[in-house]
Amino acid sequence: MHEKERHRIILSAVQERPVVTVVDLCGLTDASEATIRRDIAALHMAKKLRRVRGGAEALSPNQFPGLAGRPFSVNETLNINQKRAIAREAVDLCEEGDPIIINGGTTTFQMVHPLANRRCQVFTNSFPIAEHLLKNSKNSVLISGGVIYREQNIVLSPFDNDVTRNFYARRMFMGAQGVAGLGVMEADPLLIQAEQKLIGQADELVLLVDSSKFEKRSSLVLCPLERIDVLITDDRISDKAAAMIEAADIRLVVAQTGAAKEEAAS
Amino acid sequence: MHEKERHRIILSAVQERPVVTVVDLCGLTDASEATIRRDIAALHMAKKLRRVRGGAEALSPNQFPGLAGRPFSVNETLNINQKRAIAREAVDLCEEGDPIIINGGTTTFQMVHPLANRRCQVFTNSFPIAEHLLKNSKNSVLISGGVIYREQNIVLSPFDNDVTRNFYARRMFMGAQGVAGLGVMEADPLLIQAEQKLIGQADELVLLVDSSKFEKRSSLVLCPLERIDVLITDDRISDKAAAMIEAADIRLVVAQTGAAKEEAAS
DNA sequence: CACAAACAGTCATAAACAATCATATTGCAC
DNA sequence: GTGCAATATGATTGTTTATGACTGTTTGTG
Repeated sequence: MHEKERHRIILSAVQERPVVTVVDLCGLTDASEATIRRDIAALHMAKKLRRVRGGAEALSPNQFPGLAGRPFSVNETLNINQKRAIAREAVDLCEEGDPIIINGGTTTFQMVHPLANRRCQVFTNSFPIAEHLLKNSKNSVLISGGVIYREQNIVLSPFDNDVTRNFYARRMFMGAQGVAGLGVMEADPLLIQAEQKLIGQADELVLLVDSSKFEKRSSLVLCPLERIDVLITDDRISDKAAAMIEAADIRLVVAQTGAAKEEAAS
Repeated sequence: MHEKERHRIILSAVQERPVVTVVDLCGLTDASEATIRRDIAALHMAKKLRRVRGGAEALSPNQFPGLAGRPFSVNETLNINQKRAIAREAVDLCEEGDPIIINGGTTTFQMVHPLANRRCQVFTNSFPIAEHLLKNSKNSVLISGGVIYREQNIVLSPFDNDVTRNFYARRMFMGAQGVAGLGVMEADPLLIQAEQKLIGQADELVLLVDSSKFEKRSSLVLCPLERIDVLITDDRISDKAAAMIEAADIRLVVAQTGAAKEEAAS
């Protein structure tokens, strides 16, 4: 990864959240802390951000007061490093120029950072994802039409005959509340509805879930496990969960966060 | 491979991605690193790109032609007071809870400010309008689906069977580049296309144009004058233009800006 | 005060670079 | 066609620069 690329990722991360730690950025960029510090110092000199102890913050904190309202940002900070590592693996699956679908959600939202340096054709039903990609990348952005639901930040049409049916992608990326033998589970009926509309519009279905989701259940089954082609999770995944995934004939991708290593060492 | 051919490849690579490495370009052109470096140096001298360590980057200062790009913000500041007064009149036409359509444009964008205190149901094909209303108002917001065009900030689907066809409003608000006997005129084909899709989805068609537009012509006729139900403009409108509007059986609303009064007083 | 996180400084390493030279390609005259 | 010059390219060299690991120091926090 090169200096300019890192700088872009750092700036994009700072824009998304008012304050980002050095460790966060290490996970995002695969660079060492020393390098991130040097980058932050350089960007600070260039007046692109403000350097603070532990990381960096945006110059004008309220520049984008945002969508990222409460329900979004609370969830967003949970397991952030895992989510970012997972999102990076997801973007690594994409070739330049690929048409892809990104379903709304806090895990999938993290894909915007690694996507900043890409030029894919991104179809999404997430307003913040579309907004971020539009402002911070050169990807071609498509959005589904319909009502914009503030709480979930999802665009959803009550009608079936919308643009969604006309977009066909190589891969669709989605998150979930839980993964169990029953299938992929989600809590919000609205998200279910949005996901249902998009499933089937891509060759490959990629599920992004941090390892904590394997212990969680939820009320609604989105689809059976067999429907999933690829599952990306972090390295805290249990052997039992991994076995379940393998049994369902799903390609399992484990993103290295470093967290597991630390645990093993301690 | 010839020099010119490599240069062409390099420039297109730089356009596509924010930063390309020397190694990337070696793979693209089958040339050695030394040659690529020489090429980059030459193109740097010719001010076609900027040379950076590791490769090259595009030298366009505005790296992301995102929202708030030049074309939007330049136009936005033109006749700003007139536009605001006109937009206020437009919003005054709306009852609480009204379903309305706002077509993208710099004049219609001004409606977001007076709309902040309302609770209408707003359907728009403008990404910035949707964004602003979502963040700064409690209106219910709907957006059309499709490709988000960065330059015009318009969301447009190439297909006919999108959400647009399912939304019927009491009023549709739109802007224009010019108003003449020939009809309502617009310059951008993309805007024409977007407007055409929405016209007919509302009981009443409201045109927002500052008075300078009566002296302007443009290349494309959007619709005949008779199609318009209400026209809102500012108090600098000439008697001749007003007569033309009245003749077309259009309800004319004149927004008071104070500018005309000042002129009369002086 | 004790502790851990964050930091700054130093150094080894690897990547990127500039400079040089040898070779290949091209254009031109005959 | 041959010979020759001009140029372009690729390989080689040593130099510069960026990076990451390591060290000790500073700075918050309980």
